Amino acid sequence: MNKQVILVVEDEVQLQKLLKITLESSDYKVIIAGTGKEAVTLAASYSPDLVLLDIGLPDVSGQDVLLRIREWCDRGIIILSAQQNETDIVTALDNGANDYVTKPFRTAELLARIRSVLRKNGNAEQNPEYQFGNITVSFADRMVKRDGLPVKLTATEYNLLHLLIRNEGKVLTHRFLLKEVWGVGQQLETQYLRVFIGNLRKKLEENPNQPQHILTESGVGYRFV
Amino acid sequence: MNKQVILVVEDEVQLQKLLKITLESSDYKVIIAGTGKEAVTLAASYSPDLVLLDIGLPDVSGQDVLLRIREWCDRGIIILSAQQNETDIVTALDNGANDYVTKPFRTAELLARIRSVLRKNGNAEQNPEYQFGNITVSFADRMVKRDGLPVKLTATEYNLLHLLIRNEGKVLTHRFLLKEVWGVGQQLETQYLRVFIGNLRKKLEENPNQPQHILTESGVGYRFV
DNA sequence: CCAAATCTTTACGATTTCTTTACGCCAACA
DNA sequence: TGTTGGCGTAAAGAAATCGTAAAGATTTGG
Repeated sequence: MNKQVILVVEDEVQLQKLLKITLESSDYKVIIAGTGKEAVTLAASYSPDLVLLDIGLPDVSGQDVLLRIREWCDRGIIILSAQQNETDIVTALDNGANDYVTKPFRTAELLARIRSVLRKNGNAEQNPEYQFGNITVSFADRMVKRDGLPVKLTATEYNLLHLLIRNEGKVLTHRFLLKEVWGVGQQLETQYLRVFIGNLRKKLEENPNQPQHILTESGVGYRFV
Repeated sequence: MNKQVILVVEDEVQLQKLLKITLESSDYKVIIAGTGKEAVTLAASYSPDLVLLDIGLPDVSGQDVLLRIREWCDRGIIILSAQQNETDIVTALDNGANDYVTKPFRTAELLARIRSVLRKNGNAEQNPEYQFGNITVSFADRMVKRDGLPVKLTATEYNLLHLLIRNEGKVLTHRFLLKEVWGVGQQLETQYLRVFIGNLRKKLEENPNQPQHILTESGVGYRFV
């Protein structure tokens, strides 16, 4: 069996080493890029299964690297970022990153996120019928059932749920959700999201105040798992 | 007993072969069309029980093929689509596709979908009678009875009801209903629908203002259950 | 050609859905 | 310990959608 390849884009040498050791001991093949330029060429030549990208690079903006890689590569991309730079994280997610980890990070968490993204990317089959917990969603019928009984969702609620499910496991930013469901004009109305996410949780979650599936990423957006 | 006929519309030769083998080993008769034009003529001459249509065809848009076939054929149509093209899927469902499967697909899943659509479609078509509540619809002579007594439906009312029953459980959008019953020119006259759905309810439902079968999906369309 | 049936259009009240506002909670931080 | 900002919830107000009745317009059948 071949090892899965992870491209690490990181300028600090200390962190390079740490990541290399951590990932290799988890049985991944690791390629290191120290600059943005290097990252793009290495991504092109190795086509890694996953890219771990520090968004705070010295030469080019990490966002540019992200965009350049995303142009042709649909593999998983996880962002590394300082916790303060929430803007960077949101922008990166909007630019197509799959997930993010803030520095300083626990290695266990990093590995978990890597596994999650790799898994999601591997079996990308999207059934016309989707199941989670006691909920069944049939996209062909536009029908949602809970314990076999129909759940009444408004058009907007259904659209939002559909979007979340289609991007299972991925963090969707407020901006992105608003753009997709309400249109380009309303990307600042995060209150809409609070209301509609609340409604969905009330209708679908076992304990709406301890949601198991529709999760909040504070300051960033929402994630469906 | 005759084998059921499936028309496969697919341009990739590899996938053609795979589908042919898979379906024939499940005891269907398979006809292959490599282009959209071919698909329309073959559909006309064989009148298959089900059409498996790749929406990403080279010559014509798969959507066009779908519409052309739907003009006169009310059999099951399942869309094959790349998973990225969410828009295609939504459009196709709106254009009257019964279900969809995204590539790459597991054959077991595809077969399950095919059986499901054939079963639903068979009930409505082979069974010359359809029953719900105290209503009986006989498709052979376009006759509708309530508690055994004939109910007088106009041609348009009957067409609308027939369409709803054939797609039992599925939400039919305003656009789709209008296109199918009134023709492509009148897809914005949602008021027609309100009037005729109202008439149907008055004639068929126990309590027309609390309909049990012809349900409203506000902002989207109607659903028959 | 007329009458009846059907379809189309209009008007308006009822219902549903969306938007906005208000407020309480909690965690982060000084 | 008070303040701040993001989040969740409830509910009121606004807007969109829907249902119904009924009045023309058109078609159909005799």
